[in-house]
Amino acid sequence: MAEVSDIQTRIQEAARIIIARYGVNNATIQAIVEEAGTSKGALYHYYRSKNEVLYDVMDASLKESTRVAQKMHAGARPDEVLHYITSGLDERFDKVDENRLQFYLAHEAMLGNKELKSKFARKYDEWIGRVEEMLLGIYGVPETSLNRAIAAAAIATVDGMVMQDLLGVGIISKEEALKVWEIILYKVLPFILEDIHKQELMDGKTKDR
Amino acid sequence: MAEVSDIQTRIQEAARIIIARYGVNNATIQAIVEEAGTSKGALYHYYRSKNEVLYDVMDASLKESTRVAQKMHAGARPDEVLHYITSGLDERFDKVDENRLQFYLAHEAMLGNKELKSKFARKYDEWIGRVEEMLLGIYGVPETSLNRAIAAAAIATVDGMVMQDLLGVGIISKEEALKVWEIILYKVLPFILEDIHKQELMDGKTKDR
Amino acid sequence: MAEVSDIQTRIQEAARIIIARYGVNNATIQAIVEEAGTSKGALYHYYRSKNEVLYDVMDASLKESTRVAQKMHAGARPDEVLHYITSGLDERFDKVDENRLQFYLAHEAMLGNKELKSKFARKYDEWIGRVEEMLLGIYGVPETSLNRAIAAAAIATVDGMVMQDLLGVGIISKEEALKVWEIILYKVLPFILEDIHKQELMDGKTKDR
Amino acid sequence: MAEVSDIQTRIQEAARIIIARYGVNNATIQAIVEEAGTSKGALYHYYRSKNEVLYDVMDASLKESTRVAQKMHAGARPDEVLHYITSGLDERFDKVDENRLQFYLAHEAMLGNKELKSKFARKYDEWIGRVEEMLLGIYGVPETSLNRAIAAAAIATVDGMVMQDLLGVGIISKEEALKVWEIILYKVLPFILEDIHKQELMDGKTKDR
DNA sequence: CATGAATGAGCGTTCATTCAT
DNA sequence: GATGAATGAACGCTCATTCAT
Repeated sequence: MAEVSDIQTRIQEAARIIIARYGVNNATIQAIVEEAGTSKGALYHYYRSKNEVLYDVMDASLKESTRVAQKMHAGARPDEVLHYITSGLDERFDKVDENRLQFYLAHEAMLGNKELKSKFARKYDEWIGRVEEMLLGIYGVPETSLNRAIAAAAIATVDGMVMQDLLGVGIISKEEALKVWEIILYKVLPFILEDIHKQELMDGKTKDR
Repeated sequence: MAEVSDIQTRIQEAARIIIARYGVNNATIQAIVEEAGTSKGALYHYYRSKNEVLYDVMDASLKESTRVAQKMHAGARPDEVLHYITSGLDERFDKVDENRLQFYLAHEAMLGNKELKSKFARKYDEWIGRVEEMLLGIYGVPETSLNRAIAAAAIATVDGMVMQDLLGVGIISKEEALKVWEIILYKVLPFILEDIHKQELMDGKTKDR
Repeated sequence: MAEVSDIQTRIQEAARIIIARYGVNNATIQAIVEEAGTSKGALYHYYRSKNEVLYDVMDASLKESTRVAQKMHAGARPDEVLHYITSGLDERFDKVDENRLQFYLAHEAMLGNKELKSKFARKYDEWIGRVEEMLLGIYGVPETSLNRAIAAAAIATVDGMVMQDLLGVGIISKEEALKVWEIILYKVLPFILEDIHKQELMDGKTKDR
Repeated sequence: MAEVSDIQTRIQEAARIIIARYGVNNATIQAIVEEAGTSKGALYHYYRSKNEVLYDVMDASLKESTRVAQKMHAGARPDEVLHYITSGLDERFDKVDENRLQFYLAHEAMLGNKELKSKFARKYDEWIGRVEEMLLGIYGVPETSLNRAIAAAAIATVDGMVMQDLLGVGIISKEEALKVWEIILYKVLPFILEDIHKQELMDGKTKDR
C-alpha cells in the first residue's frame, strides 16, 4: 500500500539532504527536486508551498528526536541510563546537519511560527517529562518541587553545548563534555536531589502538586 | 558636537530591531533603511555590504554581553557573585529582543557565515575564560582539568534555558530557573570542583599545564 | 515542430535590435525582455548572464559576416571576385544596424571584455586568412611576406569606411567608395603584389616559411 | 590669468587618466574627483553633468588629433611626409588609451549624440582635406574626382588598423603595418593618382567641381 | 499525474546627482 | 566656492510559484 519510495517521501528526504549539505538558505526548490529526481510541478502537487516542505522535514526531525527520547524509559540502574545518555549525546554531537536543521526550526519558531512553536513546546514537554521520570526512577528520590526545573536545565545544557559545537567554539571537546556529564549523572544529580529533598522536608514542604 | 543619533547609529539600531523582530532572513536592506528613516544609498555610504551591517550589529550585541560579563569580575565572596549572576540572569531572561537577536545571528553563523562564526567563537572563548576565572576566584579550588569544560557547560545551560524561553516552552518559570541556579552556584559547583580535585589528586594527576 | 519564434530566438533578436538602436550600455535586461515580449525569468532560463546574451548576439552577427565572406571563395577570375566584393560592400554599407551592432560589440570588447575580444580576434583571423587566400587565388602571385598584412589592411579600410559612414562623415558617398575599391582591386593590388614579389626576389628573399 | 592647474583642468585630466586606466565604464564621478584631488561638489560646479565632463575630454582629444594633422602641412618631398606619417602612425598605435577614448566617443556619436557627431564630421573633414592637399602637394598630380575619396580611404585604413590593434587581433605587427604604408605612400599613391588622371583625361572629364 | 518554461516581485548593490553646511 | 553625506532610480540576478502541455 504505502509506497516506500513515493515521490513525497523522496522530496522530503531530498530536502533534508539539501538542507544538511548546503544550508537552509541554499535549499531552493530547484535543488530539492533535482536531488529528489523529480520536478517542480510534482513538488507543488504534494505541497502547497516551500514552507510546507520544510514543515514536513521538521516534523520528521522532531519525531526522530522524540523516538530517541522514548528509548530512555525509566530504566533500572544509573549505569544503564548513563550508557544511553552517553551514546545519545555522542550521536547528537555527530549529527551536525540534524542539529543545524533543528536550530533552523527553532529560528523559525522564534520568528512567530505558531504551529512550529507548539510542536517545539510539545517536544520539550515530552523530553523534560521523560528526564524527570528518569530522575525519579534512577535516583529513587521522591519528587521535589524542582525536579522538573532540573530536568529542563539538563536539557538546556545539552542544547547549549550543541550550539557551541555548531558555532565552532571548539573549547571543549566531545570527550570533555561527556566527562562532565558523567559527573553530573553520577555525582551531581544524586547529591542535589537528596539535598533538595532534605531541605524541603525541613521546610515542611510537601510536593507542590 | 557628537551627534547622538547620526545615520550610522540609526542604521545599526534599525538593523537590530528588524533582525530581532523578523529574523536575519527578513532583514532586507530596504526594511532596515525604512526603519532607520534613511535611504539605501546612505546605508552603503557607511557599510560596504549587508554583511558588514550584520557584523556591526553582532559586535554591538556581543559588546553589550561582555559589558555585563565584565561586571562579574572575580569578586571576593560567593554570595556577592551570586547576586551579580542572579541579577544578570534576571536581566538576560527579560531582554527578549536581545536574546532573539543573538540567536538569529548564531543561526546565521551556523549556516556558514565564516566571519560571524569566528566572532562568536572568540566571544564564547572570552565568556568561558571569564567564568573559569570566577570558578577559581570564588571557590578557591586549584585548577582541575575540567574547569574549562564546566565553565562552558554553565554557559551552555544559560543559553539553552534562554532558548527554551524564546521558544515559549514555558515549562519552567524564570523563578524556578533562578532557584536552580542558586543551587548550582551554592552547592553543585563547590561540591563538583572539590570532588574533581580530590579525584585528580588520588589519580596522581596534577594540573595539566 | 521547430518553432521559428521560440523565446530564445526572440530574446536574441531583441538584443540585436536594442544594441543596434541604443548601444551596448543601454541594452539592459529589462529593455531586451520588453522588446522580446517576455520576462527576465525567461531570459535567465536560457542564458546564465547578460554577457552570455551578448556573446550569443555576437556569435550570430559574426556568423552572418562569415556567411558573406564564405561566398567569396577563391573564385577564378578577378572580375567575378570583384563582382562579389562590390556587391558585398554594397550590402555591408546598407546594413546600418548590423554595422552599428558590430561596432558596439567591438567597443565593448575594447573596454576589456575578454571573451568578446577573443571572439573578435578569432573572427578577424579568419577574415584576414580568407582575403589572403583570395589575393593568391585571383592575382596568381606567389606569397610575399606582406600578403597577410595587405589583407589585414584591406579589411581595415572597409571597417574604417563603414565607421565614417556610421559617424555620418558623409564626405565620400558609397558610389565613390566603390569606385575606389574598383581601382584597388583591379589596379592597386596586382601592382603592389607584383612589386613586392619582384623586390623580394631581388633581395634574395624567398617566402618566409 | 588662465590658471594652469585650476580645478576644471585637473578634473579634465583626471577624467582622461581614469578613462585610460580603467575604461569608460569604470570612470565614475567618484574615481575622477579622487584622481583630481577634489570633490563631487566641485565637479558639479564646473560641469552640469558627467556627460559634459566626457565631452570636455573628447574636445581636448579631438583638438589634439587636429593639432597633429596640422603638422602635416603640404610639405615638399614625399620622404619628409613619409617621415611625418610614419612617426605619426607609430605614435598613434602606441596611444592605446587615447585610441580607446576616441572609439568610445565614436560609439557615443553613433548612438545619436548630435553634437559629437558634428564634431567628428568636422574632424574627419579637416583630416581628409589635409590628406588631399598632401596628395596634390607631394605627388604633383592635378586634382582628380577621386582625390577626396582616396584620402578618406587612407584615413579609413588607419582607423581600421588601430581598431584591429585595440581588439588585440595581433595579426599584423606595427612594423608590418608601417611597411605597408611605405609601399602605399611611395608606390601605390603615385601610381594610382597618375592612373586616374590619365583615365579622366581620356574620358574628357575634368574635375567635378 | 508530471513536466519545466515562464513569470515577476524582490533582492543586494551602484552611482549620477543634489544640497545643507 | 567647496564639501561629501544623502538620495533613489536603475541595474543584474534569484527563485517561489503558476500553468499549458
